[in-house]
Amino acid sequence: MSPVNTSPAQRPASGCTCFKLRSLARRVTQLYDHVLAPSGLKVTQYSLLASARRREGSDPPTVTELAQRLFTDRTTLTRNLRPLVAAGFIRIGAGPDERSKAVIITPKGETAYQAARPLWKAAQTLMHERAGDPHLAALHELIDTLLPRLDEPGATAN
Amino acid sequence: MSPVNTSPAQRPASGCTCFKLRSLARRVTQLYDHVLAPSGLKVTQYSLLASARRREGSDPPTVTELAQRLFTDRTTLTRNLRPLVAAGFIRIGAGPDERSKAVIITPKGETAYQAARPLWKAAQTLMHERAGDPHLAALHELIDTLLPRLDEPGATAN
DNA sequence: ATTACACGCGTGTATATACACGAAATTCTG
DNA sequence: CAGAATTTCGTGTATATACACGCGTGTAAT
Repeated sequence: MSPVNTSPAQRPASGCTCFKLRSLARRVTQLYDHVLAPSGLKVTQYSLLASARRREGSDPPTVTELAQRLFTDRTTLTRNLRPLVAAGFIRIGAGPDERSKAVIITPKGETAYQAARPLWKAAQTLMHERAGDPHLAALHELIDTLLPRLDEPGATAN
Repeated sequence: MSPVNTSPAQRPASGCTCFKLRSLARRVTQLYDHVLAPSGLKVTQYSLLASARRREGSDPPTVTELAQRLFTDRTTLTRNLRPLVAAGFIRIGAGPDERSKAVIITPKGETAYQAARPLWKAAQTLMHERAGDPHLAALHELIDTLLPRLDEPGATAN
């Protein structure tokens, strides 16, 4: 029947890493989005709010800064900001520069964030239950280790 | 040596699991897409072709079957098929039913797949180099373990 | 047979994602 | 200081993703 080898880790890792990772990310995203649904926020939007909220110094982050924090393309952030700006949760203000723009969370946005926070925690808890403590911890460790290693675009091999 | 585990797993896993997972998935997707670029295929499309190619029995998969294999929403698959059908890589044929539809890879699609395959392998290798063998193996194991556990939609807790 | 339910599929709508490109501002150089 | 290079940003374009909804087909119940 299924040769589901229960051994720890020796096979040369079967299948496409990217495909598997994307599959998992989709499922997990669904889980979070479902739990967050009552708040009207998607997990992406919640993360964006949470990240914009947190100011490093005294100034709100610029678009590029925030994009780096979120590990996304700058232009992706620009689009992702749209629904939040439309909802009045985010305001685009003047940056330290004439070319830079500041991403500012509004009081309304802060309220929405606070309202969504318990739901996010519930999602985290559910994820925790589903995955189990050791696996979840291992996943976090792994991500923290791997993300920095993929920084360089790494084009046509070396 | 590899400081693989400065400590196995004790911190309560800081940060949003979903956010981190999505971040990693984005980076890895970029890596694969860059390497696959000369083939004109994105990793998503490559995976779709690869999955459509592989027939379980003697018949090509239906839309729903293929969607399940790919862990995606059925309607997502419908959209994802579009560029491939437009490119002549995939053909939508009659299914076993009047309502079902078969997803069939064309000779042209098979050629494109074969051409892209070495690039995909190069991406896998690059990923392997970047991640390191043990981490990559651990990642695969983890995904294989976690994906089935998230099957149930898992709405508002339990 | 007729009605009711279940199944398979696509579309409308909305968001997420990134690359190529170009505009505007700032800084660097000669 | 004038021109070049750099920085910061948005748009055009294309794909990926999923939920709500509706249409047509198959199947079960009366």
